[in-house]
Amino acid sequence: MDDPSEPRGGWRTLPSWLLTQTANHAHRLVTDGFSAADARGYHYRVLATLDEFGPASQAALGRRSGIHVSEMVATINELAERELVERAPDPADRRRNVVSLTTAGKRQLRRLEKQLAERQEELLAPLSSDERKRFTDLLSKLLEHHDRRSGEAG
Amino acid sequence: MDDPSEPRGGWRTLPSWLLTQTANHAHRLVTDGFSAADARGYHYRVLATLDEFGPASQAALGRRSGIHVSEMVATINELAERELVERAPDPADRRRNVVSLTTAGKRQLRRLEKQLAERQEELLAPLSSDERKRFTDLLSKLLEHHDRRSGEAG
DNA sequence: CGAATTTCAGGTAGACTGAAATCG
DNA sequence: CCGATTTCAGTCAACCTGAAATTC
Repeated sequence: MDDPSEPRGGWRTLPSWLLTQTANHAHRLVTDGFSAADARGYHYRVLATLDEFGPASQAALGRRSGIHVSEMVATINELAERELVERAPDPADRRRNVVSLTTAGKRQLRRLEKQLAERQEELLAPLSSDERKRFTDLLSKLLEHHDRRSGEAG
Repeated sequence: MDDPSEPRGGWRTLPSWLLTQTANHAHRLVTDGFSAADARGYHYRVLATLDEFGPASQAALGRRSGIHVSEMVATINELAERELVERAPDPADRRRNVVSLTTAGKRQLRRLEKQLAERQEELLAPLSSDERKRFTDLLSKLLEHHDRRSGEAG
């Protein structure tokens, strides 16, 4: 008993624990920022995707933003309610809606981007700029690896 | 327009995005491991906490494991159903239950620890051992910082 | 016909709030 | 009376499954 090969402190030092808990803090930070602007994560992702790629069907938006199609309905509803987005039937394909950014939507996107930038600062506060670079590099490496794995097998 | 100071690729390179997405993959990995053993994260955390600190009230368990008290009820119910844990009234303080590990509970804990170790490997697969150390060091630094912040202000 | 699109109904784990009842 | 404990009844964002109806 008290085998030193089973380190005390246990689960609190596991990489998966450190990662998910730190991510919880990060999520709380950006979520608070978003909700201060009457938004949530999905709103930002859709607005940013529309800004980057232009008007698109809900299915295309889902693919580009990584949001499940069935989530897009409510998300677009919420954005359209706030008049940040317009949803119009596609004359060329009557299955589709064409979703596009309004000027209010662009304004909101800028607001959210500003919020986000501040929250990144808060998140990374204890790290030097060298450490920040190493941190994001490592995360990118991991994320790419696992995105590949789940992308191809699915 | 096309201002290079607003980097294209946008939100997909934000630290908070990289962090939460990578954490999603990690969470999926360990969750799959747990569910293969008919468990979930809270089960493991309670079993490990009992193993580390010995029998305790539900409130103490909640404090030590970071699980909200109101979540402990269902968690202990589920563990007791599986006879991994015993819940007995505390004769010294009739508000309390004393929760303790059964031998089956210890066995289950070992199983979950084994699962966890495998999943850490899967999670960190693309990183060298140097990178793994740097990664966990950076995460620890961030987590400690933010745990402090939310701990004291709460 | 098969495939794509929108929509709705539902479930999950994790984290959280609030309030009641009991007891120290 | 205050505070701790257990319990129950909810909420929430994110992610996911499945199935229906419409249209290509």
